[in-house]
Amino acid sequence: MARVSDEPDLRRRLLDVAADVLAEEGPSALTARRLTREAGTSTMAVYTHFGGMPALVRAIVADGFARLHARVDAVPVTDDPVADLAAMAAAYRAHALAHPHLYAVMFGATTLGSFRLSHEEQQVGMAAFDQLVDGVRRAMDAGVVRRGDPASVAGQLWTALHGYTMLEQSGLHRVVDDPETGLLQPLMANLVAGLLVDPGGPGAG
Amino acid sequence: MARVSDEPDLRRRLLDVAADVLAEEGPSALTARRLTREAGTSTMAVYTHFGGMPALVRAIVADGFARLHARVDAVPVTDDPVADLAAMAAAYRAHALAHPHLYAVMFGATTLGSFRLSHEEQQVGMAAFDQLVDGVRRAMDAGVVRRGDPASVAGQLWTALHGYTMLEQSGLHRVVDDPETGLLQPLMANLVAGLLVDPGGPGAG
DNA sequence: CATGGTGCCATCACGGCGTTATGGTCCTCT
DNA sequence: AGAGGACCATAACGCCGTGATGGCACCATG
Repeated sequence: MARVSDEPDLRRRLLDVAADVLAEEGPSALTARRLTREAGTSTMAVYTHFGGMPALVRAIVADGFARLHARVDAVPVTDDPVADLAAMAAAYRAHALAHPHLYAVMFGATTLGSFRLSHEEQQVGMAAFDQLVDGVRRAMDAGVVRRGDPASVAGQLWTALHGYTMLEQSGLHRVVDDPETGLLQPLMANLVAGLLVDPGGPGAG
Repeated sequence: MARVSDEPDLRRRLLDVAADVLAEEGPSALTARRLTREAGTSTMAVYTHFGGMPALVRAIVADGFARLHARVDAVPVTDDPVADLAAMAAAYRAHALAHPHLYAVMFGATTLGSFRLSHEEQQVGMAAFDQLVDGVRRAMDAGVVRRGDPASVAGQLWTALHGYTMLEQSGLHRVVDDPETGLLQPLMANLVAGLLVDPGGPGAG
């Protein structure tokens, strides 16, 4: 089969096709044969450009982290640190809801089964986390959150946020989530409230 | 090939083999050929007893929920409701750490990719959640947690616990978790603290 | 301009996967 | 004893990821 065009960046096109297929049909459709057929080439392109399917998926995950970072980074900084934290959490959740399969692969394929992110790729993922750390630091500087280790507090917030996101995508949150009041907002609010009281308490790190 | 024995309960043996293989080699080793070879039969046994691989995995997941329920149910009830909640959280996390692949399949395979639990199986999973609701109710009765909807509060606790468990198994918690102080204990403590203050506040449901 | 080398991809083959159709065996119930 | 059905072994189909092989286009070098 002749090439679809003289498009030079086949690697980029494969990643775009993979992102589309993942978003529309889920991880099970992420096969070398499917992607290369869609891109008008043969399976060998996966190996010349990535080295195999796991490496291609890893590239997809790295892209996902980069976009998540950009999404959270776009949240403006105001003079209300708590509102900023809430806005960052909302942006995070919105990204996960907009790309559910991608989020599942990002935090599911990372797990024991298939592969592990390289150190550099983990750094990219954690850049988004650093944004949250900065937000917590601003809240501490403003006295809205008890002073302590911002990384620990940010880790707690992220943990709760990630847990809610995972449950929401599993569909299990419907069992425990009150659709009237919601669960995420009280969860974050109570966590922030717990971070305020009892100065020198257990939580601020 | 002759049968390994006249063992009648081949279905049970397949489930046991599947649990072993899952625990030792992860979800990617959960193949019909592998399991039936290990059990000394042919792939047809999967179809006569389960109807297919997705149904077999579903049975594994249902078993996992039942065992998780039993594990949390074994936590004794004392006169310290907060300590009971902490003990339940510890038991939950211990189960997840003892069976990491199983936990991943329980909350990962449930997701968009492959299948969905039946309503009845969801009920089994949620029985463990009801235990947590009871624990929260006792804490409310004792005045240790501000009175409100126990299910909402239990949902918040479970969400945080699940988020920590997932991150711990992904290995990403190493990036944000302080090995000296830990992350889960302050997270739960701050959440409980936030549930105490500001009567009539946002969180108690 | 000729030539050699190199990067890239098409084709094909291999083993493994889930699933299905078919046929045989044994158990049970009448 | 005979009929019926549950159960499983075998073989096949179409997928999958991956590796070997070969051809093609391009480019630097003489």
